[in-house]
Amino acid sequence: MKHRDDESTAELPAVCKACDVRHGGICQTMSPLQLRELNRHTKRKAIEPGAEVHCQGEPVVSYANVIKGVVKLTKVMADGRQQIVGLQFVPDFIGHPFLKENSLSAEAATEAEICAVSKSALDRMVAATPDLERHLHSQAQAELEEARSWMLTLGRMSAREKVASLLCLVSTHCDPKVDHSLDFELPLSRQDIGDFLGLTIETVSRQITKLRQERLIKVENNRHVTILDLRRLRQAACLGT
Amino acid sequence: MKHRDDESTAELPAVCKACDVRHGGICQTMSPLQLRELNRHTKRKAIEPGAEVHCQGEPVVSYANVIKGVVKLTKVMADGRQQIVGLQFVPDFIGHPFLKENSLSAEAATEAEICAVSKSALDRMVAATPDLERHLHSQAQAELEEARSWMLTLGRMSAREKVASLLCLVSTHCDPKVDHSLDFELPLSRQDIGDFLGLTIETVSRQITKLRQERLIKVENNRHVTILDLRRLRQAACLGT
DNA sequence: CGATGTCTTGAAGCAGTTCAACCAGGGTGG
DNA sequence: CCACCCTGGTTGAACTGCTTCAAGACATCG
Repeated sequence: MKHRDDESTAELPAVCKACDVRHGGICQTMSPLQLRELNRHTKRKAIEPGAEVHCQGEPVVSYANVIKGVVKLTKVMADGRQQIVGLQFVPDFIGHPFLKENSLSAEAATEAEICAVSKSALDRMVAATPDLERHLHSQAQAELEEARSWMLTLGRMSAREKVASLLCLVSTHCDPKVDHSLDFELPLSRQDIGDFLGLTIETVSRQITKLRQERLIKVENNRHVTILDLRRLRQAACLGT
Repeated sequence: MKHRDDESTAELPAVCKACDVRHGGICQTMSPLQLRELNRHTKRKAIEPGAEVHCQGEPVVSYANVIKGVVKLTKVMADGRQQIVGLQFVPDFIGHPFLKENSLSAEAATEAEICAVSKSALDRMVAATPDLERHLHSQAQAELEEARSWMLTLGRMSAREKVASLLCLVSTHCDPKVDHSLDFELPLSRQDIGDFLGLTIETVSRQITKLRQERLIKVENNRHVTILDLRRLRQAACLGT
């Protein structure tokens, strides 16, 4: 490794300068020099809702960072039954270090943008940058914690509690800048919500209608949600007061 | 770091010499010197079924390695509903790096033994040993994958499929030496199985009875299971042929 | 031997599914 | 510009798989 360049003054790649997540995600652990190195192997992509980032069963060839929008991670069974097993928001990392083959599909839930990196390039940098490995490890632990919390939701909650939980989850994740948005666009269709909660689309719809009738939430145009009574919504989601 | 000792010939701690998992788990990434260092902060403990390794909500003070038996990871809700979110077999690692507070309880499911390490000591070694961080990261990814597979099970499978899945899971994990045991002791009570599958104890019992009547399995003394027809059991668990 | 904890079995109830009809918004084309 | 359809969401009614509640079987242990 050459250290001739003074890392602190090295030019940042143009794409990175303009990037919202420059100071979040894996990028925050990298020096300008490293970003320049990495940048030779990255490609920004805009993806439409429903478009795949990668597909269950295919070999792992690249990783990605979510720059805009929401990406859903799904698993499908041979007979077509489907389960969403994670939602990646800005600036989360997508991909499976250590795995040869993708164990799930990643698909845009909304209009989205990603910054894709080739596996080999990132793997090389991870090996050389303990901070980077540490960051990925830390995100993996966070995702593990989320997945396990969701197992409790899937295994033990009623439909009403599940739907309330989802609304709380989205409200705490959709805007990286604030803790709890009370007003947001749902990144998921009713079908997606069902696939996330292990419910049918009809049950989801009925529960949303109920929450609306009880004035816990307001819904406009099917997608736009306003939380009217956060305390009671959190209670309905078994999150205490 | 002093490198005066020749690491390769340095004496292994006595406990480690006799330890079955010396060449598995996190220990495999450490030199004899490091093991001696670590050993000053570890303590082997035997734990009875039901005894806690650590408890949801308490501060993280130590990690542990499973040396013998099975440890279940559980989450409980305020009203007492409970979900098992993971099973740790030999030689898995238990604990939450990066977290201040335990987000779940770890409790022995069977007679078990663990090797406990103080958080501060291990954190220090992790920071100094990239291989160790890498190993923990790799296990976290593997657990994440298991958790997500289980989300599919919890969200989309029928009671019969869930029970068959659990039997397959145990058969592939209970003996670290073989791929697939056809004959094993269930590490879980009916109640535990229910808490793992998101079912009631009665439903679990009925499904086991059915699998027994269909000659997919044999059950003796409630706990001892023999798989009679692995192909059909895997089919019932939606694992293909 | 009764006593206790764990598991099984049965019958009734209900939450969530299934199936089907309906509704609202948004193109498209005649 | 209205008739048409098409997609995504809602609502209703019947059904079913799992739960609930209650009783019985079985093993283990003082």
